[in-house]
Amino acid sequence: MPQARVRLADIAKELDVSPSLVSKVLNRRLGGRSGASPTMIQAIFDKARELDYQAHAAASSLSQRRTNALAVFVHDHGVRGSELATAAIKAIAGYSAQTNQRLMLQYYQSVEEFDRLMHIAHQSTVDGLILLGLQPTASTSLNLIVQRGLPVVTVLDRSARPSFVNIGIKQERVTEIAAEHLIARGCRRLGYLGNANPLHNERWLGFQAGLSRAGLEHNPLLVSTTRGFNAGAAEQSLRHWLDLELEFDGIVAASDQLAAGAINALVRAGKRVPEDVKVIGIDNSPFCDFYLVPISSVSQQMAYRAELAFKTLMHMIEGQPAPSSTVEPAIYARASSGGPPNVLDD
Amino acid sequence: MPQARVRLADIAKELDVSPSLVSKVLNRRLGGRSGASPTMIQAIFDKARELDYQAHAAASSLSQRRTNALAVFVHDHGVRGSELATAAIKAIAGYSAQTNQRLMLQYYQSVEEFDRLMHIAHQSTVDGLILLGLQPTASTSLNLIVQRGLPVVTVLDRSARPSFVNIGIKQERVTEIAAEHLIARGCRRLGYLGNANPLHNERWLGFQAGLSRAGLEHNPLLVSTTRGFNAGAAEQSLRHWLDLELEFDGIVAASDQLAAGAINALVRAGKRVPEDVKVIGIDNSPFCDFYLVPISSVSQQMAYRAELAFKTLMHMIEGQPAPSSTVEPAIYARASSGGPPNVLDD
DNA sequence: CTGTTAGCGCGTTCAT
DNA sequence: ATGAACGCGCTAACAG
Repeated sequence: MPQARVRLADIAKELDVSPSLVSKVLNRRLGGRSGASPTMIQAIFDKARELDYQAHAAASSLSQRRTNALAVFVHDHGVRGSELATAAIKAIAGYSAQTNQRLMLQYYQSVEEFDRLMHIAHQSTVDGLILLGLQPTASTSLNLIVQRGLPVVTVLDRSARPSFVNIGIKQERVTEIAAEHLIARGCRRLGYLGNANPLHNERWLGFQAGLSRAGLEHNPLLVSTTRGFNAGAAEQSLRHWLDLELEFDGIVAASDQLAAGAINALVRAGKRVPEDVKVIGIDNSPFCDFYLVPISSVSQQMAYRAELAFKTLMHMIEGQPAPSSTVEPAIYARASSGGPPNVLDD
Repeated sequence: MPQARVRLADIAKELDVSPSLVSKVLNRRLGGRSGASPTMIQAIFDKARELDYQAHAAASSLSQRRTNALAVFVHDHGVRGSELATAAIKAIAGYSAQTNQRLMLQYYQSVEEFDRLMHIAHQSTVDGLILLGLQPTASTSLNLIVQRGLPVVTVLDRSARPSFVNIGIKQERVTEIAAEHLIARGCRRLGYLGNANPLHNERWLGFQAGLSRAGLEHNPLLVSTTRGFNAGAAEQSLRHWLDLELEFDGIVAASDQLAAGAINALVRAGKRVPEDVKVIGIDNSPFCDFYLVPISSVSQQMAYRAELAFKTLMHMIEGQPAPSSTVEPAIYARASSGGPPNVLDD
């Protein structure tokens, strides 16, 4: 049989005090002119625990003018297998538990879906919004929401609008770091596997920057012309390079799947990874750990950025100042570039 | 500047009717002795849209005695890369949006964490609970929750207790289907890669069942003795089999990662997959699509089961009968077992 | 067909 | 140090 819910009033009655006192004690609102005797405080806490009291979320929300719920909208468009969003969501879920916030988790794919979600993200429903995406989703409805006064933190490469609070990352840095890593491991002739979408440009620039920093130049023939981020595209490019008998000793791939495709083609052609060619990907996907040759990868730090986004949002909700920030990508070195740092690096 | 929230009363005042009428119309509670003129109904809907009215979730909850929130507790212990939980969560998130339910998403790893979460899953906080896991988590705190009257649906292999509503799957069937698939594709000497945890037993029995159905027997030497579900363990076993020059033409692996490890070892040894040896894994992980040889796999149907769990839970919450069910695993045939059905099968 | 009344359970005054 | 009274915004029950 469904047991009756334990209300604040129940524990007040048991202790023969008023509900408001219990409320104050349980919510630690005893500053100023309010107070309670230490014995009373103890008794209240004990009784609450004994009865397994749990505040009725809706009632608290109603009187506190806080919904204690956050919207989390996720752009579900990462490369399959990268699971970028999963790590981020786990991080957010963890913190939301600690701070007793409920989540409105939604995935969207198109701008239309996004706009529909935005329409839902009302202050009567949530206290704030975390927007996880890959591209700077510059939707007008997002702008409306922000203007309406709802605290919003985005986790995009860079702010969709200057005034938006964002936890960003520089895509140029991602490939720059990747190139520098391979160069540090002795590579001199680097190939690049990317594609032609907007992300590509920044990453491509970063790759070039990494090379020129080391006084190297890229070979225009060692740049994939294929489209798409999937392994097949990379295999095709690699076969092409091998057919032309181009010389290269390292590959920066714009995704782990491309890196995997490159490794597939190299292994099939009898090349050794990392001895003959070193490979590095992007996203630090789960499968990097156990691929044929474990794949070195640059992480976009989604989990950390999500964590930061959560904390930033909570600050905003509490009216504290909360700046945007930019996170540095991190290298996870595995066998495909010669193994973890302790094996090869200084 | 934060705009004032639009309340029910605002739209009532504008239309010069009572709030309760607006409430009834907007919530489509017009059956029985309640009613409203078609013009009024239209006017109310129009005005609501015009003012961008959104019900205050907490207030509705409070008076309706429904929190409109669901707890989703996820056992985060799948094999890395399989992302079993992700698919399930996406499915649940989708439905929760449609039905306007908020989520309390939590991941747990240990029984202690689980018990702590259970303590949170109060009817004052959520209307019901979906529990996603792999092992039949028979926790006493779960039992308490169920007895307390909170609707709970589990997504476990099988019910933790007979009375619990569960969306299950037979692990025996998973490997049985896998074995049958390889046999149908011409394999006669099957090896098995698994390990020694509780899951193993059922899967091992299923594998044997699949063989004996076809009149085949297993070679005791072609059974991995390694521990763990990671690729390295599989590579080790394979090397052992190859060293002993055992004859085999198919491998059922108890996870995709084991299948990947097997493929790694086979390729390194110069064997062709699927021509010389066919391989099938379990979980239909994202990386199966683009592995060196794309990996055939048996899906545990987590997304579908989550969907079913959601619908079942909603039924329970609404007081309708909701039975447990068992879902049949599904084969995703890829190159490692000879390609998709249209290529090889009848 | 429409309106009035009375809470839902809590937190927050302000009074004692 | 404690309590009474009020209201958050909505919906349910009943009255007209």
